[in-house]
Amino acid sequence: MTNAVDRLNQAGTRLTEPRRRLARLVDRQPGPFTAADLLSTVEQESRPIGRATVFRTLALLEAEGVVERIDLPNGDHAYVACAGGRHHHHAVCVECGRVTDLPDLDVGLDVAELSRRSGYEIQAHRIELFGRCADCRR
Amino acid sequence: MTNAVDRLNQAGTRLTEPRRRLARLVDRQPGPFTAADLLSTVEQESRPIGRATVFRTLALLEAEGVVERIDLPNGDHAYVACAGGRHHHHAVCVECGRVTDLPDLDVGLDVAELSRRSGYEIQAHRIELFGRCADCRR
DNA sequence: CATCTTGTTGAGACCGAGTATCATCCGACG
DNA sequence: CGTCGGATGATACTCGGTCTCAACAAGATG
Repeated sequence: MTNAVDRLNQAGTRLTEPRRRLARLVDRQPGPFTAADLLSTVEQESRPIGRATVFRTLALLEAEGVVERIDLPNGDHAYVACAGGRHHHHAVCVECGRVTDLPDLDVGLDVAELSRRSGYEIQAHRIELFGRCADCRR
Repeated sequence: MTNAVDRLNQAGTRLTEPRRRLARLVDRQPGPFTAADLLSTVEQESRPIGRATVFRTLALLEAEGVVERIDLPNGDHAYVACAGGRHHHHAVCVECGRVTDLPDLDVGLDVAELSRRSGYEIQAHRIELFGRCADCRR
């Protein structure tokens, strides 16, 4: 499995100790997490990592496609580790906050048609679904 | 045309002077705007409106469906006045920031199918397109 | 292995969006 | 016109995120 550390290694950046630790931490996240989550975890460790570094590394990981930022309905930002680099979307559970990847969702989205109708040259899109996940429905 | 003031009037809230002024201001916005935009406009007027009131009124307008909040790719929040109450989505120009409503976009989105595949009970969704608008392409 | 260069780190100040508090005020309604 | 509960606004505060800058270490080079 291509984990976050490996992927960082392949980027043209230095593989420093804080980055390695943060990447490993991200890999271990079961669901979505916020920058604050990482911060509080890391601050309790024997050798804390600076606030700025956490944000910087998160930005780096996002640029490398290791994590993706999603906008929760309440307005704040969370990150999810994205296994493959492939294009996909997310479903967010409004109850427990869990996020599920939906790899092959594009099916109905005809980008060419959208471009025509909107007059935009569409470069990217984001689809977010909100609802109750299987567990919370029970 | 049902303007923001009218719609506020129909809600079960008090039609106070600051709200009226803000609603009128929102109506006059040509494109998307941030809370800060409103604030700076309003602070220059002869009788300024308090910071808190601007945010409160914006939340009220959003609850009434008069404006909708969109999340820009850079992470900050903007608002757009939404003419009708109907469900629609937005295209955001990555160059000039303009936002265009796309009223009948759902076409390809089969919610029932999505529910089945994701296990989620889908309650809402959001589609945001990013690209260059017709003007910026020239 | 020693050295050098350049990217990275971390402490802390800073910034800006948004919220909480609370005394005052005023819109709606009787 | 008087009342009263919702709305206002000044201000303090929180919190996510950025900036700055001196100290540091990764990795290249000899």
